Amino acid sequence: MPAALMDRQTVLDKIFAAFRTYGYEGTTLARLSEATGLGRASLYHHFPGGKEQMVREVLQLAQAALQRDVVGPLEGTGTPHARVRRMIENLKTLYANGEASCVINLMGVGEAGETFRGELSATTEVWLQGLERTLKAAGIRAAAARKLAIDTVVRIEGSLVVSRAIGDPSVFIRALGESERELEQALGAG
Amino acid sequence: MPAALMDRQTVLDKIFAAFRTYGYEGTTLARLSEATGLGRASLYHHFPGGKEQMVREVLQLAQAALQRDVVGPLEGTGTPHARVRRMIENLKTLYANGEASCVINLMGVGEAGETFRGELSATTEVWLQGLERTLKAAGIRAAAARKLAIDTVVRIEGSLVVSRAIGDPSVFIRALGESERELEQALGAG
DNA sequence: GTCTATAAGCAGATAGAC
DNA sequence: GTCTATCTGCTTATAGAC
Repeated sequence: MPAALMDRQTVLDKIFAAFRTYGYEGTTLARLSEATGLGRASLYHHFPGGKEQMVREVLQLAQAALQRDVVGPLEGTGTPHARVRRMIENLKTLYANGEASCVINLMGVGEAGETFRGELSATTEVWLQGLERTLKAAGIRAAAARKLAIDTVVRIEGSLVVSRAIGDPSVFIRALGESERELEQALGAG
Repeated sequence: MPAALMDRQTVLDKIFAAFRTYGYEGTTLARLSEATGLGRASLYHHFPGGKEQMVREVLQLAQAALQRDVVGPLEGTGTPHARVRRMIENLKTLYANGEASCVINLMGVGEAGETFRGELSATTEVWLQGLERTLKAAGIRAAAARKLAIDTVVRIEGSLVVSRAIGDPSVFIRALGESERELEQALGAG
């Protein structure tokens, strides 16, 4: 039953890509229409709340992806080496080897940042607290776990910004390598 | 001679603040007019190239500020402790204790990022190579100096993103503390 | 050097046909 | 569920008076 030419999830993925490439103000309905292949009016049929609703759903998607693809592998089974490895590989994919930006960064800019304050904070905390939880479960003390979680996210966000600024995604790749070593060691020693 | 109600430098400072708060697309001429107190037409008198010219001048300003307030203190006289201390204090001021964003991050978003690719890369390299130069002058090997320079900028950019995302500027302040220790130790041992 | 007025186009959003 | 057509307001940018 090809009732819908495109699954809602597929449409939302394309919308996600647009917002994290062009930012909130830079993502016009014309661009969203081109990206999804849907007319502007059709977009309003699926998202009556317009861009604002789209971003809220995008941030929900980001939250789910962080839990599933980043925190999940770390909480899974296997040696610390294998679990950290899976997380790092998924981060590489999520951020297109350092060529993509993070929606947490882009949606935090300007008035959008105020509009989506709660969602942005919640999405980031899923990531931070997910890392923190796993580290504590491995025997690391609370303060050290929170610090390592923040350091990890800070390094990823920062390396994406610097990669983009100097046009060199290897900054992101190297940063992932450092977080990999750091987390593996922490989990191994925990 | 109060020929100009406001010095060009003062006007540009307010334009700078607007762009790094709202991003390129979010900074409308209406906002720039409000921020500077100049009518839209007056802005075009001073910047015939419009927003694009303004951003180019803003990035020049950022480049000068990074050299003067960040790299400069490190290259100055005094103990490693004192020089690093001055740099860190200036970074705190430049980023309003973690409440402000970095223009290198915001101007890299979307189409603006392509328009200003060269200027963004040049501005970031002033920072990176300035740190690198000082570290090498202190006896640190080239590869380690470049790595530490990148780590420093990555940590600052990342901590600003995370601070904004969770609404907690202390992430930025703590990150500065870590860079302070790291750089002081590197310069002391160099 | 600043202003008012205005142009031309694009933004987000809606109505209603099919 | 998608479309065409349309509306209103805001966008960048310019012309020309003072």
